[in-house]
Amino acid sequence: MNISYAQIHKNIHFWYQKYGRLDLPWRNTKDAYEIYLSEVMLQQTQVKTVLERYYFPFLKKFPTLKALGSAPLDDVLKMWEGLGYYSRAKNLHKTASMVSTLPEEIEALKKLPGIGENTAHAVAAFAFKKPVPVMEANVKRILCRLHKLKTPTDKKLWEVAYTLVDTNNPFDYNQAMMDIGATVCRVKDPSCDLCPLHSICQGKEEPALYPTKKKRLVPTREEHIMLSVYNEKLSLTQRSGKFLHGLWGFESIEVPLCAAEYIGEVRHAYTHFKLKCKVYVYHEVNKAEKDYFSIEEIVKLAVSKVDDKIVKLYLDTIQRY
DNA sequence: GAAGCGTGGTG
DNA sequence: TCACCAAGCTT
Repeated sequence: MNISYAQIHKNIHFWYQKYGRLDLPWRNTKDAYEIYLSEVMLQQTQVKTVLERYYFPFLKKFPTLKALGSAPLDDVLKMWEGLGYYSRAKNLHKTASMVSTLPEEIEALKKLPGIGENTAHAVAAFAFKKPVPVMEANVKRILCRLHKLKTPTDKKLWEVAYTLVDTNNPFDYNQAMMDIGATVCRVKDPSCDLCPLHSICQGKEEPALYPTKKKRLVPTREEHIMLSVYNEKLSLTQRSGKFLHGLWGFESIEVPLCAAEYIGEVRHAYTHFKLKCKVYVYHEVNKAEKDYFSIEEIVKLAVSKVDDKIVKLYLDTIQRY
């Protein structure tokens, strides 16, 4: 039985009108900046997190691309605190300072920091109604199952995506594909019977085979964290490398001082390693050449999750006395 | 192409 | 407790 693309597009659109997440705020604005911001926040991040905790406060603080570009980076990082992948905030800020309005063409969008292949396609399709597909995790999984692809290259996936895209209504089509991937063509236990692509899916008999993911070993790293305390204030430094860039945190040392008091252990799991921190407190007799902050001041800094855990451990410790 | 880069939810 | 994963980009 031959099914036309026109019929599949009709199926997808019907499904979207009935089951799609039509009320997401970035689907109900024509402001390219608001759409672009959602795309960056949603990179490797679940809709729920962005929707409930970050999208609206960020837009309230930085309502326009111009407002964002002229704000201090530290203010942007503070609004990004806890969202992770902090280079996104840095690149977002840099892009906002580079352009007054977002370009409409994919090639021009990709030249901006933090905008890769998928985000460029997404902004083009959603903000500027270009007839192009998006190709993020959800769509990728659908296409792999559709064509029984186990480990395709991105090049191959883009080819397939461009073949399938509904050029007459790229906005609804792309939003629909992401929703179908998120709610029907799930990683585990997909609902193939309810899928609008059922009739053309080659992988529906064994969806778990497509795609196959490679396993990565996650090493464990141990660190000694030294809390330098002076006059009831703690020393923090601003990180400069690529890891947790721009965030404030505590000093890691090779060998703890003998005079330091061990107060406990903090664990944190990152994507590519696990961290075990033994935390020590050292009370400086004289003020060291460091920046010291009271708890009230620390709250105003952008701090990563692990350093937040360390603060809590410290507060629990001093509360016992 | 592969590794580095965060955090929270899920089973 | 742990592995896996989510609207990916950069180097």
